[in-house]
Amino acid sequence: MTVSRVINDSGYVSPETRAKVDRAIAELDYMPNVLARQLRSKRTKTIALVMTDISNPFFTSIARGVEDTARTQGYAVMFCNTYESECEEIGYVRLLIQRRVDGVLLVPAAGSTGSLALLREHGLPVVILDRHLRAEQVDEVRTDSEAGAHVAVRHLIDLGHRRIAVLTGPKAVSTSADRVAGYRRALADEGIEPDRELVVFGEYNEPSGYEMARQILAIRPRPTAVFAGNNFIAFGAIRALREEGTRIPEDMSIVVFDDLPPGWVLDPFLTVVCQPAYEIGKQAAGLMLDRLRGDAAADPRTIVLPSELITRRSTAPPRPIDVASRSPRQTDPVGNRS
Amino acid sequence: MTVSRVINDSGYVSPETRAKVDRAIAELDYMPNVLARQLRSKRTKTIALVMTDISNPFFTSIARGVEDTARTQGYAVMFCNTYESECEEIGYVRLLIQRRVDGVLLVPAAGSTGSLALLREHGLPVVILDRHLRAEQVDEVRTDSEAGAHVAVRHLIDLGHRRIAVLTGPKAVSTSADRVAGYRRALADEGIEPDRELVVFGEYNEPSGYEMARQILAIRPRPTAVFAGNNFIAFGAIRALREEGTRIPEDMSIVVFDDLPPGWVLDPFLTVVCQPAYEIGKQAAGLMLDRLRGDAAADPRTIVLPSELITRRSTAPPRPIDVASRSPRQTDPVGNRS
DNA sequence: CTGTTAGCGCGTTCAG
DNA sequence: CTGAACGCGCTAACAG
Repeated sequence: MTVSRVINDSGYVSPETRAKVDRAIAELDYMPNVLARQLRSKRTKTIALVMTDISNPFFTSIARGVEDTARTQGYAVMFCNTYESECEEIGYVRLLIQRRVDGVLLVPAAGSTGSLALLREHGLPVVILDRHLRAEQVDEVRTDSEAGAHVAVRHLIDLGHRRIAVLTGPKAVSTSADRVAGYRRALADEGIEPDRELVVFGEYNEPSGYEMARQILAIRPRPTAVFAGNNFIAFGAIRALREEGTRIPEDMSIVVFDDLPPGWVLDPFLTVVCQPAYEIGKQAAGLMLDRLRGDAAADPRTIVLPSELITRRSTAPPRPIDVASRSPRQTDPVGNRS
Repeated sequence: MTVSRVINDSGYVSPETRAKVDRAIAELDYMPNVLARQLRSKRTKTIALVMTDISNPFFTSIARGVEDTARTQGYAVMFCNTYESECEEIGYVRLLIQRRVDGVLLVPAAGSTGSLALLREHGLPVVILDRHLRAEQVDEVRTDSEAGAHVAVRHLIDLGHRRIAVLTGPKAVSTSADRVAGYRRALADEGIEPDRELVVFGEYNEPSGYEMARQILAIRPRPTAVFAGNNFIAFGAIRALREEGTRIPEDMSIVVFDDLPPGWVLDPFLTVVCQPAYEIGKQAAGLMLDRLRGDAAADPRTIVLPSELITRRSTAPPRPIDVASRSPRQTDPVGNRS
């Protein structure tokens, strides 16, 4: 029909006919069947965001950046949670391929490369977010974890800390590895002897943060500062510290990767490396929309966004006399709440 | 083809043929085109969750409940954010109708009834979440806001408070209205004279919480306790209190609707009415799947889930001598951080 | 500028 | 038990 031309605004239609069609559409409250259109055009005007944990506000912000950007171009977004499981991830990727989404924004779970291969096989454009896939030619948007970690640890060193622990996510996730690399470089810069015991890999969640903190608290001499690989790890670590009455920052400084959105916390207390999460989502969606708009074969681009150290009250110089090897017990353990 | 029968496991296929087809499928890494299937069957195996604010963990939990449940039956979920705007909402609803989702889970924005009508017109099953639509025959899943508010305010009264303010969301949103109703009933139960000045409607976000708190802090005699309609409002209110050096709970008690997920806060401090958010999502998805499985014409059901008062440290008896009308200034304003 | 023809890749229906 | 014919609602590619 000519109707198609009117709706898609393609080809020539006389103003009169157009008006007539428009009227009919309004009268019938006609909505074109997108399915049929998609079947024909091979494009669904849908992209997917596959991420590891939607309950993390870092990813929530990314999601909003993606959604807002995609919508400006008429794209819908499907959100998928892998819970950091490679298996869930591949399951979702299959689903998305079947549903013929036009492209996939992927925060890869630990060690996942199979999904990318699968997506490639089916000719789907992919943008990797937040994390880096070694030796893959693919669009990427992230912050420089190594540099961010370097700044964070450098901050601790500048305060006078020498025994600094790092608690982070899975070894196989690039952000974890990079954050540890930045940590190591910061130590090396100052000629501080690295201690393998003080580097702990785990999961990017609260229970793991708790466990890892318990582990490093048992070490003697005890570290005077902790660098937490993300906000959930920090929460777990702080719980462990509170339990045994260690005060922050008097007895232990803590610096964290990822801030919480403003308004989220009653009184921002943690010194953090803040990533522009919304912007990551926005840029990633932008890259994807570029690909979708034509330059599908262009060289892969990598966008590295800056992160920023925000100094607050969870970091301070170490105590002049190290009494940390005794177990202090105070009444108001950490001194920060809710 | 016979292939269709194999894939859908419908009709008779000889084991041999089936084996042959299976082999071919594996070899070619064949994935059926869901679009074509959907076009034919008029079903997309997709439901949508339209909510007001994905950055609120209450809705994030609901989203997870929905997703987990839908996936068990092979349904995909589209998440949509309306930012509490009726206009965005109707836009999304149009999009979803066009995309032929099988059903819509809706957290209606203030006063929205147009969306529901539109969805009905197009024969889409709808489940309303969290909020109540007056005079509509439709499936609903929510908690009893009136009862929850009653318990919260009753708790304050039991502590000895008499001048209690309530800060809540838009008047047109049922949860706001119900929470105020519960508040009023709790006062009436004890024969406490209601004061219209102490009831403030606004938005369910941080800035609004701040503004509303400023407003009630100017009232003399000043209230000794605040009931906040949701967590974001509480955050804003607490910021206002801190700014002027009012301590919680010494100078002002505060009780809040909605808890934060465990691990979210360093040390849970707020006394809250906790709603089973994940369960709301789960039940709503369950209701939808029921409809989709057949009983489309069954009577609408309403599921009301219980909420629970969790008493923590933000509530205490009012100070014996009321000095609240003077503006106290302390060094450690609120005494709770991060 | 408008209409016609021919599928997109499936599932339904009905003969083999 | 299997295949052939047909159509879901739309658009690409041509004529008119």
